[in-house]
Amino acid sequence: MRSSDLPEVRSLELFESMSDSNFEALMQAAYLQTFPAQLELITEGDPADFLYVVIEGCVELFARTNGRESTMGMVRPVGTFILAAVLKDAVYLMSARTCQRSKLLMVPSENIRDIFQRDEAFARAIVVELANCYRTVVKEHKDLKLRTAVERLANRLLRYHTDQGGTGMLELPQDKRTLASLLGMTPENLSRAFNTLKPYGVVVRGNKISLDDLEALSTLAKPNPLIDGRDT
Amino acid sequence: MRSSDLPEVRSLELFESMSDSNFEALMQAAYLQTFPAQLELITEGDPADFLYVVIEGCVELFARTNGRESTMGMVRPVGTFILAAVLKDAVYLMSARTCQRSKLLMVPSENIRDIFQRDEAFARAIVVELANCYRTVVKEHKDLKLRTAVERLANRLLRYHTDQGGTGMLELPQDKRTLASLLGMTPENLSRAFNTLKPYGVVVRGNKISLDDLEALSTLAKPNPLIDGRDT
DNA sequence: CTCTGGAATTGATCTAAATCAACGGCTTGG
DNA sequence: CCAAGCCGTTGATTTAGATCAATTCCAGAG
Repeated sequence: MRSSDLPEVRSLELFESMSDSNFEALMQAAYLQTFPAQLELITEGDPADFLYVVIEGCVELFARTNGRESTMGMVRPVGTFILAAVLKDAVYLMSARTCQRSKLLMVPSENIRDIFQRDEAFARAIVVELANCYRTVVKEHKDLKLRTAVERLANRLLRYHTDQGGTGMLELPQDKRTLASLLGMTPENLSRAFNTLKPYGVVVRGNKISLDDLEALSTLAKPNPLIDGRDT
Repeated sequence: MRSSDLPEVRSLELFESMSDSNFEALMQAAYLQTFPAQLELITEGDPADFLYVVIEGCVELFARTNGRESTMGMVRPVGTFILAAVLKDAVYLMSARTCQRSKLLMVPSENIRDIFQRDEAFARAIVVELANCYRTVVKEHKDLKLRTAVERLANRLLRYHTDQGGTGMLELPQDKRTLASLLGMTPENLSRAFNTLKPYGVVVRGNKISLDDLEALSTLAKPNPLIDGRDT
C-alpha cells in the first residue's frame, strides 16, 4: 500500500497531523481490499487485529446476544471503526458487515499501537477521535433512553434532512429494516411510525422522503443539540 | 491544593504516568471542595470548566430532555467524570449531582488541556481512559437495546454480586428509584422485576439482596462478557 | 418480459412496560 | 413521641411496541 494512493486517508483528522514517515510506515503495513456485500468482516469477541478504514461502500456495526441482534451504527467513507479495541488490544465489542461491495483499508493493530507510542501528534489525534466516538455513543444512549420511537424517527429525519442540504427532500441512507434496528424498533413499528408522522408533513416514497411541514415536525420532534448535534 | 494531600489521585491510571512537576502544577490549580447531598454540580449544555474527580461520596450523572430525565451513570471514589468534554473544550452532554455529601477535586479544563499538550505520558493515559469510557457506554447501549428489563436487572445483580465478593449476598449501591432509572425502567417496574426474579432465588430485604440460586439466575440472565464484563 | 424472493406494509393480536392510584412503612424533623 | 413526607410496593388500567400472519410491492435473475 502506497500512501500516495490514498490522499483521502491522509486527510482524515486521525492521520493528518502525524509525520510523513510514520504515515508511510502505517500504509506500508496496511492492506487495501475490496469485499462483497453482506460479508461479516469482524465478529464481536474476536481479538482486534486491524483498524478498518472505509474507503468506498458502507459498513454496518451490529451486536448480538442471546439470539437477538441490533444495528449499532453505520460507517461510510471516509470513516474508521473499532479504534478503541485496537488501542486497548482488546476484543471487539461489535461485529461488522459490509452493506454493499466495499473497499476497505486494513491497518494491523500492532502497527497502530506501535506508532501511537512513537508519534505524539498521532496520539493526540487519537484522543480527539476517541472523544468524538464517546460523545456520539452517549448521545445515542440518551436518544434511546429519553425518547419514544416516533420521536427518535422524527429527529433522525430532521438530521438527515439537514445533512443533505435542507431542501425539503431527503434520502434514507440505508434500507428501512436497518434504520429500524438503528433506531431500536422493529421494521413494522418503523412503518407505523412513518404513518404517525404523516400529519406532520412527512411523505414517504420508497427511500425518498419529503418533509412538507418542517415546523410541525420540529415541534413534535423537539430536537436537542445535546442529542442530535453533529458535533456539540 | 498540594499533591501530597491526595495520593489516591496520583495513583489513578489517568495521572500516575505523568511527570511529577506536571502533576504538581495540575494540583496547584485544582480545588478540593466538599458539597452537600443533592447539589447539581454541572448542567448539560454548559461549557466544560472543570474535570471532576470524586474523592469521597458519590455522584450521579443524568440527562434531561423535554421534561424527561434519566440516570446515565454513577461515579464513586476514585473516579473522574466528563473527561471528553474537557478535552474537546465542548459543552457537557450530561448533568451531575451529588447523591451524598461528597468531596470532589475540581481541575480547571484549561490546565488539563495545557498539560495534555505538553505531557506525552498524560496524553497516552488519556487515550486509555477515553477508550475505557467509550467501551463502557457501548456496553450499556447494547444492554439496553438487546435485553428486556428483567434481564438487565438480573445481570446487574450478578455483577454487583461478583464485585462485592460473591458471597451470595449483595447490597444495592444506590436507592431503588435511581437503580430503576439507570436500568431504563420505572420504579414500579423495577419492583415487579424483583418479584419476577423471586423464583430464581432473588430475595430482597431493603437494599440487601441475597441470591440463593445463582445457577438459575444465570440461566435466566445469560450474562455476556461483551456487555457485563468489567474490562473486556 | 415474466418469474421469484426479499422488503415493506397492513391488520390482528399479544405482551412488556408505563401510568395512575392507593397504601404501608420508614425516616426525619418538630 | 407524633406528624409529615418520601420511598417503595401493589393493584388496576392504559399504552407503546412486539409478534404473528397475510398481502403487496419491487428489483434482479433468467
